[in-house]
Amino acid sequence: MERPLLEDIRDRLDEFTSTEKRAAHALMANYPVQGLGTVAQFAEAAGVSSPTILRFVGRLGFPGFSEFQKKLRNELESQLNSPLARSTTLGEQTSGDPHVSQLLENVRETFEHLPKGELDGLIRLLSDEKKTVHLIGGRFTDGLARYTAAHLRIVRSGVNHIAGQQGNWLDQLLGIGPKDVVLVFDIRRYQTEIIQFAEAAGKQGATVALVTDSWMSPVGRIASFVLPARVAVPSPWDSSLSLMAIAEVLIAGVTRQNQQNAQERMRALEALRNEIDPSTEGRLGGPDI
Amino acid sequence: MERPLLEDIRDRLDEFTSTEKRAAHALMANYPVQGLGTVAQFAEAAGVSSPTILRFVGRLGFPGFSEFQKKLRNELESQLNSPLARSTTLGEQTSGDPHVSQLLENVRETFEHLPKGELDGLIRLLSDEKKTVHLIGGRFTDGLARYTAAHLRIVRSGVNHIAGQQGNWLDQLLGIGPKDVVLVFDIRRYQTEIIQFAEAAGKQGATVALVTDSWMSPVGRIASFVLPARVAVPSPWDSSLSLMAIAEVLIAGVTRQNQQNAQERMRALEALRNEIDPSTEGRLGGPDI
DNA sequence: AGCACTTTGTAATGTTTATTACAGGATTGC
DNA sequence: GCAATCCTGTAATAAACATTACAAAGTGCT
Repeated sequence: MERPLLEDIRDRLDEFTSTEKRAAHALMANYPVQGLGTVAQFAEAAGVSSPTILRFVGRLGFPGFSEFQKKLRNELESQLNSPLARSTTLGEQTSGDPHVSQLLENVRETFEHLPKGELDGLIRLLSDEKKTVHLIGGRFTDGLARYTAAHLRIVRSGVNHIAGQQGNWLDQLLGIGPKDVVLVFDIRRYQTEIIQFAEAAGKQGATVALVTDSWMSPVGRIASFVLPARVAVPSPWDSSLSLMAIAEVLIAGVTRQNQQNAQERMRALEALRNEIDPSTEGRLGGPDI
Repeated sequence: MERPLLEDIRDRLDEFTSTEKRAAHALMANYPVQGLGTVAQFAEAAGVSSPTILRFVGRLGFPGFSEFQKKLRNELESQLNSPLARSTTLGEQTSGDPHVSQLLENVRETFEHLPKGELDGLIRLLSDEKKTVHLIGGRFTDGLARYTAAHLRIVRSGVNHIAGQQGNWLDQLLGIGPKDVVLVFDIRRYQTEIIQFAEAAGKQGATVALVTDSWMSPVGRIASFVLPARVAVPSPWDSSLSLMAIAEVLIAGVTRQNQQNAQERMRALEALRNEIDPSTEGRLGGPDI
């Protein structure tokens, strides 16, 4: 009931006889719809006879064809009712704008192909309050660096957004060393300044992490953590939405990791804020201090 | 064959008798799985008798129950075989982080409930080069305002991001009038400064547009365009991802609207850029000047 | 090569299932 | 308040169906 039938069939392909395999392939090719019709339809699609279908489902462990169908329907039901599936398959009018669909697909694919270890490792790194975190972004991604910094600043100390003129960066580079983490947001048309900054920081011993597009910024060569995101959309622009999704997952991860610290900081900031501007006191709302 | 059956049922709900409606609801609640079993199962789930189910499918235009099922299976098949659906539903293990699922769901829901007119109207407004566009955001959403401004600046003239100290804002407020558009990004813990700015701009005759969370910022009262986004995630934070998705759709829309202008500007900027920093010339890449 | 065993399809069978005829009950209109 | 019409379920029916028994074809082993 729990294990997806499709996997089971894949794993046990060898146990089937040759005609049963044809049945299995027909089912997998059009899973699970092929199994929801009649035995005869299934048999014809697979190019075998009805009894072979029956033997096939029998070998899968079902006492009869109807039990097999019940299993398929139950699987379908639970999977179609998950919020994610509901969004992408039937349900609503395959919601609208192709641009939006593409955005969703990008985010999904991004996380599908994101090495889980990279994400967790980076979260752990960013959660380490003994390190100072510097964030930097390019022309378009600077906004993301700011956004991430604004959140991180609340859950931990030692967060620095590198902004403004290139001249200013150099000052900040001086202090960077092995106790620092540089989180770079960069998409193509990789700006030379960003690359230079990251490389210099890396040479001085800082850990470099990179959130980038799939083409891989040159920064990737020296980065310890590389998180690539899908950016293609039907527009002359690239989409940075997936980058932001990564940023939000990072923020959520660090918040979870530093839960108690974060809460204390939030409370302290809240108090501070009320002291300075009592007009906002008592407002409803999240932890958005 | 083309029109989704689910929509058809929704639209024609009034044509059904009361018990047929129960059948319709049972089917919609578990679409399309409920229709893939036997008539008796369907009838029991709907709390009606078998003939009612038959009359229901008859009224939908099917000569018999099996034709009805065939239609359901065909729909399922084509929808499950779309690349997007294939990846998200069955097959793989419904990959992933619940946080990511929630993000996707937020974006999808945001656009589902976004009044299409608001979006198009705002795009048209932002495409009007006779207007000056001012962007402003709160603590967390300022990054989005910047991001949007960075893109808009390339496809049109007269784009201004309002940043920095509150004192500076006042100067800029002075010049704002009926020829200006103020695009505000704001989520809860709505900052009083932002509200004040927007209200003042509105009083001086500027058109105010607002991208906000579902709770509706107080700015909404005076805004001509309000685009609400879903922000809830399993984290103490709200997610601004849907806001960014809206921003990207706006950017893409304005770019499409001002295509020729945008291309000219891009070329001009490219030339300018090469003049100043020839090292980046000839790089591969998008229109990211 | 011949025997045993497995695999596969044909055809018959008994069950399930969709379908239909009909009657009781509700609802509407006059 | 009565009649006509429309709903709805019960029960009978006929068709479709899964299932099984069996025989033929194929495969491997000695």
